[in-house]
Amino acid sequence: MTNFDLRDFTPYLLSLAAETSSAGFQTYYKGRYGMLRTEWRVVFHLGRYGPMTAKEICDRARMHKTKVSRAVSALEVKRYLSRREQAKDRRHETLRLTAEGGRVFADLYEEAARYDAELLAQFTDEEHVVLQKCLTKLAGI
Amino acid sequence: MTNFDLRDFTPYLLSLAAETSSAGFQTYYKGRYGMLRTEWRVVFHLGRYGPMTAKEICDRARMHKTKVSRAVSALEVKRYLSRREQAKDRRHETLRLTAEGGRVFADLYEEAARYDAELLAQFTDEEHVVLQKCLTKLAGI
DNA sequence: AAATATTGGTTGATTTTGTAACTAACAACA
DNA sequence: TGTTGTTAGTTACAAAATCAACCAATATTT
Repeated sequence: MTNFDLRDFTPYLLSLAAETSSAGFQTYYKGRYGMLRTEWRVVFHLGRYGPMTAKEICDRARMHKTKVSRAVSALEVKRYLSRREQAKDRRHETLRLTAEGGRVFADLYEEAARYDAELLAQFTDEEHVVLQKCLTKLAGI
Repeated sequence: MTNFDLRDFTPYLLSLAAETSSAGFQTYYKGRYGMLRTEWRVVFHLGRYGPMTAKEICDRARMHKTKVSRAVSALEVKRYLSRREQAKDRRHETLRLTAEGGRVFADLYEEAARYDAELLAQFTDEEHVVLQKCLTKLAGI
């Protein structure tokens, strides 16, 4: 392809779109609760899918184990989650949100749904379907 | 929306898609030339659009000025670009690729076009059009 | 002209990420 | 029973991003 422009380069477009849309939502979890994106993802997983180990979060959220480890520590300090070793295999610890963590999740979950709906309001349903399909493929999930 | 899943959250999907597709292309500029993404973007701009100042790159590429400043320094050390103060306003310096920098750009530009075509090969033309339109809107460009 | 504000760009300190090495617990197998 | 391998998770150190302070050149205001 000749005259290939930077705006035609899909990874670049994706980065820009991801940064822009993430920055918009960041104001909620960072502004209200001083959380990082990694922390927000961990909270989302535990809140949405129930207690699980760090390893399961790694696999489901596609985050590196060091990121998860640090996010979990930070959330523990904030008293948003608690950890408990599993008796039959003491390498595993089950993570679960505290009551306070649950409230934080509920608040952010609602904001996330609203924020997402707002983002998608500028597209038709057909566009939304195509977008979701393409992104899912590109993300490899 | 109830039962809102993480895979439905557009900023999350975008991040994943951006990371995956960027990681794929990174092997070229990092593997062959030891460049960072910021450096690759600067090279792309100068190669594709001609000599310009750091400020112009900031605006066009949506990069923070410290990122650009550091990328430019690194590229100067690698002898991929040169800088020259403008006579009538000595705060501005015009950046341009060296001959070597031009060759690096040509190589990566070709790879970028090929890589992008490969990414998009999994979609129909209609899907591609919708994807590009949606991403452009989401990126705010 | 002097004082002030603005602009392009750099630097330094702090925060966050990435990479690799590490520990502790368990599993497999000789 | 030991030896070896694997797995969950942490830590230490290096690489990179972020943010604020900074400098020098030019514009603006008085």
